[in-house]
Amino acid sequence: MLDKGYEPHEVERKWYTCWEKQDLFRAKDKDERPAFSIVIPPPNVTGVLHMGHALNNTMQDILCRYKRLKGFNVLWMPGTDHAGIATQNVVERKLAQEDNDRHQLGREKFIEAVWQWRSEYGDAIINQLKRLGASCDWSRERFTMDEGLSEAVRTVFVKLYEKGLIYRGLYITNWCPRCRTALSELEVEHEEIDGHLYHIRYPFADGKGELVIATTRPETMLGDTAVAIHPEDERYADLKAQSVILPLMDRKIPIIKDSYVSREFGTGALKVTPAHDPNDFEIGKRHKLSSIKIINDAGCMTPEAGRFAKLDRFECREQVVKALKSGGYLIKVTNRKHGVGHCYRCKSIVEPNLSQQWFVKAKALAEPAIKAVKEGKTRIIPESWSKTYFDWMNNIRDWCISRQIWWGHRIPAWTCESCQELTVAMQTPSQCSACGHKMLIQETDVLDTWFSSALWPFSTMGWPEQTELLRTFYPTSVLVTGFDILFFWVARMMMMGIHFMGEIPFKDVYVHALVRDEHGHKMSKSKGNVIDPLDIIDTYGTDAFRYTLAAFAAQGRDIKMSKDRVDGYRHFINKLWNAARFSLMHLETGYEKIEAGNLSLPDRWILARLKKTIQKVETALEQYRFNEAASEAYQFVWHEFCDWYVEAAKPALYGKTEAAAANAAKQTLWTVLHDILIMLHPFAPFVTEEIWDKLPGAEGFILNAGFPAPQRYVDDQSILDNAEKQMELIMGAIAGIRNIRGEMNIAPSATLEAVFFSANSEQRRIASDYQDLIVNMARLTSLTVTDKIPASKTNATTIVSGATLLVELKGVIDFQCEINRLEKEVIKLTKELTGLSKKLNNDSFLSNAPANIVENVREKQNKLLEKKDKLTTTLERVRSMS
RNA sequence: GGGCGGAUAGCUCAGUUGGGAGAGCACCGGCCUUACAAGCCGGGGGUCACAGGUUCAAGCCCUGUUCCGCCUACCA
Repeated sequence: MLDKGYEPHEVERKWYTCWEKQDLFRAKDKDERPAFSIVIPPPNVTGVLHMGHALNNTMQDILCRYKRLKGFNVLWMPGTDHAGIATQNVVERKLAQEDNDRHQLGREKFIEAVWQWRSEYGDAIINQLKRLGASCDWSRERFTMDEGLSEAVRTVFVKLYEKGLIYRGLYITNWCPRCRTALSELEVEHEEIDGHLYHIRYPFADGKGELVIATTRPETMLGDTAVAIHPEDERYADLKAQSVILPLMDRKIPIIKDSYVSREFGTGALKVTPAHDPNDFEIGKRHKLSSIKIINDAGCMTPEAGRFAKLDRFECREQVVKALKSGGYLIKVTNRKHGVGHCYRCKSIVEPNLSQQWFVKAKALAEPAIKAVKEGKTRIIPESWSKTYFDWMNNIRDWCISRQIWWGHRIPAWTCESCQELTVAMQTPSQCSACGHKMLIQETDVLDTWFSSALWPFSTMGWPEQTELLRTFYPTSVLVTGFDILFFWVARMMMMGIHFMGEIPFKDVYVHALVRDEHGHKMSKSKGNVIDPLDIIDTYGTDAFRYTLAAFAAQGRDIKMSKDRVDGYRHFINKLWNAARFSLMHLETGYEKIEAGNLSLPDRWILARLKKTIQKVETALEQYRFNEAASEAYQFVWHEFCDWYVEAAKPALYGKTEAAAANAAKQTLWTVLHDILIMLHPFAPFVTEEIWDKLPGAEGFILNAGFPAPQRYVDDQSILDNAEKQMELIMGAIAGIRNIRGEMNIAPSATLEAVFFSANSEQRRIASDYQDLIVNMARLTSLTVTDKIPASKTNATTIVSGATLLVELKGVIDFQCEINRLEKEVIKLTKELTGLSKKLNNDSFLSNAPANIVENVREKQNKLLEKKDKLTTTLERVRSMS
């Protein structure tokens, strides 16, 4: 017998170990079964499992387990990415604790230290995914720095370079002074900050008058090489002066005219700092201005900043403002909100910085990627995200791929010391391709981590080799991901996949929402509102957690997570456990065969409901409607199977009926439980495997059990046809009696007699066939079925499907209470009826609405009228007696 | 500035060809009924944000408004 309550921890450990040992997650390189594949969004190797991972991977696991049950050859490709900046930061912090740093160590030793770190801590997140139940094919786990994937990276780089799609150049990029590297525009998080707008006087060089400029970053003025005004600005039409004197630096700089300048902003005069602002850089190029770099890579002022040299950039701002003030140059300071970029890794304020970087020309690659989605070769789900995808792709900018760090794929480019020629090659070249000189220096930069992640769907499958795996599983079936990396990753995989494989990387992209805290705020360490998924798993069990995630994962809406919510689904898992516990007490063997002739109404009913539920769950999962699948299953298991079927089957199971009926009940119970377990397995893998293990006649692992086919229960499906309608009558009768009990405050222990009165012989037949069922479930002493209205006056009445149920309340009836109860019901009916007759009295409704709708309304009206009629009569009778 | 999403029961949310307003939790009342008190039975509760429009019919379609999120953008 099962324990009284479900205890997840030991069960989870046991089964995961077992699944892995039995190698059940392994995909076949080639197989007759249809292929289904997902590549995992590789978590950072430094990562720890957070709610986003938990949701993302739960969904993937649900799909993978479901597809395995459906008979697919499933590949869920796992792995991690090397997270260049993040990992380097982590290892550098560790070194700092040892009073060391990477420069002391040197590049080679540092890389060794990172690998060392990876071998010690790098599989933390993988182990956490296993606790979540993830059924990845771990035998194929990949890492973006693996030799194979590194070769893919080099191949892609060289090919793109040869095609002219990668170039190197001196540009303004986003620079993180803390990480000391360039970032792509995506790696910059913009945040509105309360800043100031400084209005500064720039005197004309000839001493007569001045221009006033406004800036939020006064320290950059030290690098100004011009002041710009709009060519058609009338205020400056008569301007004679050619140049101004840059305050504090006493440098003469020209006044130039450029239509970029907005006439509406401030005085219409713009200071130009080509080395520290992307727009100014463009202006500088147009006007051939010189660039003066006044902030270095560490965020400190260079010697070009004169007396401000060596100051930190923030300190410098204060000093510059002070100096401007005392020099009489500062006119005013106003408050101003403005967007400031922060490094997405370390949150430092980024500095636009002039430097030599490598770029991917994105436009050409983006075009086919746009087309693929437009033509529906790749579907983005929910569809609304495709707009975001198109917007970004259509306005795509070149992608800065070089990073000035050490941990990552080193750019395979060499510069000749003699002729400066650049050689890009797969292997270290022995000599310069131009002059043959042997002194070549390799580029020190590494590639953006996303560059290697962009190849993930094919590099993990062995590309550039043409492997069997690629033939079987590329394009992958679906990519499951959060919208936060739609640009970073999805878009780039699309570009790279199409370019190098000649085919889209995935047929579907399912974009899911974010997990937030219970108040709808983004979880973050600084807010202290982070809920650790492993905490939840420890407290409530993995299955409860997964079910919660699935149940709340409605498309397009963020999930608010709290422990209380998981608790609700823990109850559900426990309910399932106890339903199984009960069932197993009565099942001695497997019951593959159902003898249809012996099935009772509840048997037939639950089988009909099971069939429908399984179909609904299937349909929902095929459409990525996880919440719908989860709640359909939940509703069925708890409120149909447990609440009704199990209760209804008890007399048979306890041997109070003839053997044939008892056996039919057991066959049904076994079948329904069997299929429930399979149906729930994708959502709750552990508890279902555990119960499966204990279920007589259940073979092997549930993981491979095969999804129930809709036709499997009975040969003659028509046996199930009327079951639902007939059962409604029985359930309605029971509910009606229970309602009388509840409403009239009759103790559950009080014994009651009831009469089922109907003019319809079919109804009387069903009622008398299942008399015992009604007696049992409504806790009656007896039920009389009759076609004559009984004479007793001391009863409470309810109407169900046109039949009248009278509950004998001799001595206990409270007439006023019964009047209230009936009145309430009549009022409700009257309300509904006015709505209906309004429709039916409307000629345009009758002539315009489809016939079946009109018929439905009419039918309903008749039913309600009849019911109201009967209740009114009853009400009058009770009134006359009180 | 541009774009997207949201507003439905006290709370969190479902509601896909426009025709029945629903679930879970919370709440109220009653139950240790031999699978489950992590449970069972019964009950109350909604002008579907606001204003118009289309339609025989609108939570759902259209227009506008308000409030709240998020993404995106080089006006210093």
